[in-house]
Amino acid sequence: MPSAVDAQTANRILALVPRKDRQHLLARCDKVALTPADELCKPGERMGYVYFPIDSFVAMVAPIDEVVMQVGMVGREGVVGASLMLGVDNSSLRGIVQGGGSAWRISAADFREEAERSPSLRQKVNRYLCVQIGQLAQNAGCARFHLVEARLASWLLMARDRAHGNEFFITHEFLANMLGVRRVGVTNAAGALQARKLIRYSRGNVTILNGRGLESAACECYRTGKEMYASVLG
Amino acid sequence: MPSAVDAQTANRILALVPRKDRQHLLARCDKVALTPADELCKPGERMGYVYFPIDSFVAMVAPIDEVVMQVGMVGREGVVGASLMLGVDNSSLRGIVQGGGSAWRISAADFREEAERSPSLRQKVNRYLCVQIGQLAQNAGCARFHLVEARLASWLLMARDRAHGNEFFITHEFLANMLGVRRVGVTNAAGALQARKLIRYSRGNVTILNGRGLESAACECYRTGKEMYASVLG
DNA sequence: AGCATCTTGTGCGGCAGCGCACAGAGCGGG
DNA sequence: CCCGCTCTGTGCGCTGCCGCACAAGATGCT
Repeated sequence: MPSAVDAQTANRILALVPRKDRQHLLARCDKVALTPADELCKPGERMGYVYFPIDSFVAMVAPIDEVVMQVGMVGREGVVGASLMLGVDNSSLRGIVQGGGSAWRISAADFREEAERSPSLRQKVNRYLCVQIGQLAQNAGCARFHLVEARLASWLLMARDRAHGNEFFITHEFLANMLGVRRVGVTNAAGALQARKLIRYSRGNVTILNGRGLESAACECYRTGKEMYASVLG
Repeated sequence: MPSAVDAQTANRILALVPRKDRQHLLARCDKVALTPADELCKPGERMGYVYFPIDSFVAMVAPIDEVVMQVGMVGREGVVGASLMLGVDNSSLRGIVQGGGSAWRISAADFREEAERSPSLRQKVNRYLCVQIGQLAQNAGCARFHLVEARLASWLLMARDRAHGNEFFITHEFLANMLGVRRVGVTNAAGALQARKLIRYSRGNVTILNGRGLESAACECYRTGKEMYASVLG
């Protein structure tokens, strides 16, 4: 159980702004519980809130041909709704909670005011936006070129980094949607990873058994993404 | 031959900022000629300049597995180097000139100052950034799901919108790199479009014969992208 | 215990695109 | 005019994934 101080710094963006600014911001935040499948924002619709995940994580998905595909993932290293900083109220992506947990929530209007008064907050959120742009581009290539098994490994590692630990819940079906492949494709890829003792996967319960091994099974995108984040917000 | 006034407003971002701010900015700009294959920015390297294309256009590409893939296209409707606005000096994408022509160029430092003093400029560039984010996401799905022929049609239409007219120069080989497919894939797709009298394509010289027809051959991404732009910057 | 439901595993034909290789076609320079 | 270069067209076997369909295991509710 994290203490109150931990909770304040658990979100890495918030942790990077000076304590004074952070406390001013947090005073206007609610701590909310996010449960899987909650929809935080919708393409074309006004964003009412900005979210700073604490121990939850959110899939950013784009609609494409009547279905959706994941194009980004936001956990405690980021923020959902950063584009409000760009003066655009409408989201262009859909944000769906994937890993349940808590997050700081602030209304769009309050967030704007806080951003106005804290250059540091502005800077950090802007930088995060920049990272997201890079990751969107990376992801496009990943989805185009990389094999399902490698993409699955990447996804699991990214989820691990954002979730509480080495275990989380996600069905093949749902993962297939995120990766933009058939459910059977995930079943096979997961089977292969399991045969290599890298993960255990049973009825939605994933456990990462060998993180290192999984990293070498993953495509470069996992490492690249981490490095990009570190170089901009490290 | 466009007049001086036309040239000032030929870039749509600039056209959207008040005349006074625009002239202040243009006073610090150089009008430069961009020729195909010029590299305006490079991943990981400092961006020295910001470019406002007038009648040139630029491919934004991401490195992936030792090759590159196009993830965006910037012409007179946009600006290259917008991420400077986010306080990040390093580009995450590579910008390669595809359609020769001219552009307004301003140094990064000057651009920052101008952005500082013109809220309108800030707003427009920020909004454009938001559009780019949406298009990056769209593009990821496009590259993953859509057939080469439809993607080729989309690409040609986007190039037409950004270029001088219905004709431009681009070899199959180069296009294949942009789309992330084999050269032969482009050859076949182009052959199919040509057989349907939608384009003429000979040794790099493309002519769009039937724009409407080409639009119906293209994937939705073309229309979606235009609509997104219009809804944010219209 | 029994049943419905959700999740996972397997099999099969088909297809778009890949890698490779080579042949022709247009174009410019010596 | 011929040579070399760039660009385009064609053929062939392969593969990763798709769509579809069905079986089997796990879980929870009555």
